[in-house]
Amino acid sequence: LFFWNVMIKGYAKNGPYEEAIALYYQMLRTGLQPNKFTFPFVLKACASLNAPEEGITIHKHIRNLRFEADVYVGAALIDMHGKCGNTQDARDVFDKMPHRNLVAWTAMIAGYAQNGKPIEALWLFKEMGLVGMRSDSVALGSAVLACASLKALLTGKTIHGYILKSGFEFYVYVATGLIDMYAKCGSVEFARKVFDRMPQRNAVSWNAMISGYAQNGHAKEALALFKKMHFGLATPD
RNA sequence: CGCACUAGGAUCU
Repeated sequence: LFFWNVMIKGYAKNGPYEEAIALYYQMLRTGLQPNKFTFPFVLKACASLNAPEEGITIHKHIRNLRFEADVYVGAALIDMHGKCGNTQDARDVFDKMPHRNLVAWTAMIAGYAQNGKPIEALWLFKEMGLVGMRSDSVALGSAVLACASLKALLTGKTIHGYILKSGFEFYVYVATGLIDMYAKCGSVEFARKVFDRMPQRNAVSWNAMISGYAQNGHAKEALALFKKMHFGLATPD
């Protein structure tokens, strides 16, 4: 069983994802019972493939084998349903979990944020704080994304405040999210401030800042930054 | 076997 799990994990991580799912069924055919380690990998493969039918079938297996309440399996289920666009199924799993950890909350928040439900995402983020769950950089980053799609500048600034307090401002994806959020809210100046403070930038941060300028009609700045990117270490997309 | 990257996160397209 360990061997199967490792094999499935490998394919779930690097693809081809179909192989992970095929392997899972092959394992069932040998009569082996999957365990709670098996499912997160298989579900991840479904999520990456955007295969809701597959995911729902495997969700049934999980339910039959009573693994639904496991925190790892639960978080993976929420993620899978979220990535496949089924926020309601994700929420059902979330609501049924006896013990929710940070990942479960974050996966649910990200699920809402990525499916055009930023209000639900922010509401859940707030609720998470109310129940005393401490957020990490990923949770904060997802909340920032929700603000970006809502163009909720004030809420975004509040969350930026939390980020400063918790010291996550230099995580590249958190800072990049902030740049995007400020740019989408029309505040290129704030976006630039975040950008300038970043100790490290990747192609995505550059891209976010440049398109932020472009979206707000600052073609000159966008071009200037684009040249700078060429000039520097980063490779443009 | 909690498996030393076991599960969730980023811009534009």
